[in-house]
Amino acid sequence: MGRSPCCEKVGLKKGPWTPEEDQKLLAYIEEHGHGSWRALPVKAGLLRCGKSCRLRWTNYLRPDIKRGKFSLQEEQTIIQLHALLGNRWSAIATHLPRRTDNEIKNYWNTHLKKRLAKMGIDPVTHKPKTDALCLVDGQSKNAATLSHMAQWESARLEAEARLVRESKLRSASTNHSNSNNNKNNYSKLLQPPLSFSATQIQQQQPKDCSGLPLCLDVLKVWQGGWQNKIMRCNGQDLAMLESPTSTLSFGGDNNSSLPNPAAVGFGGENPAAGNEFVENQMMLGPSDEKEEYLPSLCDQDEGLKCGGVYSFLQQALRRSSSQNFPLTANEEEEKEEVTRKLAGNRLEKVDGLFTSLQDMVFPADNSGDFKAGSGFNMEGFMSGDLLVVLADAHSEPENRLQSSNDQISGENARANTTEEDHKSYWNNIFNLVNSPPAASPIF
DNA sequence: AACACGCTCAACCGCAACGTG
DNA sequence: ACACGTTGCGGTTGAGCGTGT
Repeated sequence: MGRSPCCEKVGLKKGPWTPEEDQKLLAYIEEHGHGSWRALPVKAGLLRCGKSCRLRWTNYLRPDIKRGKFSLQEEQTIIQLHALLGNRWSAIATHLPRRTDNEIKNYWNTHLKKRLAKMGIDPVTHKPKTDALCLVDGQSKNAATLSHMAQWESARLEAEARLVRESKLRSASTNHSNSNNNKNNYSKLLQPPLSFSATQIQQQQPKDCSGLPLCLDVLKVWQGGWQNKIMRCNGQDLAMLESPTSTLSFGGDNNSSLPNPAAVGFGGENPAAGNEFVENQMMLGPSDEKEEYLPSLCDQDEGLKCGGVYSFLQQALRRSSSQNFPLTANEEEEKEEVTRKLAGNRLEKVDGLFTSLQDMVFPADNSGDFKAGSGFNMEGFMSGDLLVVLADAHSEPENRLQSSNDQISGENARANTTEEDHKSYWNNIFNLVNSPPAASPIF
């Protein structure tokens, strides 16, 4: 394969560009477009190779480039996307409008990577280093916790990214499909994160997928707990890594007859959905669709994917079972509230899946009497969210939406805060992964 | 003032993917 | 299917600059 000659081979100039060269390149492209980069230098009167011209244009001269300090939001975006995508700078750059991949790469290498390393987090794996700061501080437990958190966070980001990507892909197709197709599409969204093997998934495959909304909400609960713990491990230094609680619940789209998760939070095809988080903390769509499509989740091998979500959750729960974080006074109050509710009659009505979840939460004592500190440590939960789970688990499908809305507007102030976090986080994720790539060069 | 060192980031290099005939 | 040219991408380099001694 022929390689285009390097600059030195044909006597072309290398190194920093002069203002005159910039002006020539700019003027030419503004008038003619870049066309063939290889041919451009001669036409523009530049003693540069086409590659050099292209780089100068894309990384510096393009009028839509934003220069200067990265905002905190941009930093968070880069870190999150790097956790998702690794060193795929161009992919990351498509979600940071007006920033070039080169600039992001440089910023990562010179700032963010070092900052993460200082915090004891491996910038490659995004996992805490076991011998890093936390250990130095004598907080080995927190270091281990961070490691688990990072594993979860990594897997979660991966799963979320896929969900969003696939939702986006299906969003277009579902606009032209019937509801049966949408059921299948929806089921396909429920693939487990790549981090979990098929064997793992099969081992945990639930018999009854009717509790899937519960699974998804518990994921949200779990994430909520973790985020707080991340914050606590290393104080303010870790704040930049915080992402508000994730929820894999899907809201129905009021403007669609389909229980289509792809409609959640996406701009583009559905202006009504825009970038707003759908309030309903339920995956169910309009009530006449619920019963029809939920069973399809268990059809054929789609149940496996349902099980993947379940396995994902279970692993996370188990991983954290040994963690022990101090609770805030507010959390202590909530914990007591949850304890009281869990110990009550409500557990009697749970379906098979929730029973399984109960086994995870109370592995040692399955009597139904909750004992704080037995087995799974409830301190990882934000109990306000757990209440949502319980409410949804015990509600009839047509009532679940209401129960969630009640929760959102209910007496628990922190639950409201959490919901706000959910909105913000999902808006961010949807915006990030789903937004059209940053404006391309104008030519 | 002079030097060493570290940091930043524009620019380069080389590979891979893509497009075309 | 293949060869070849073009473009995109990610890793790396090194000039310029700031800071510390």
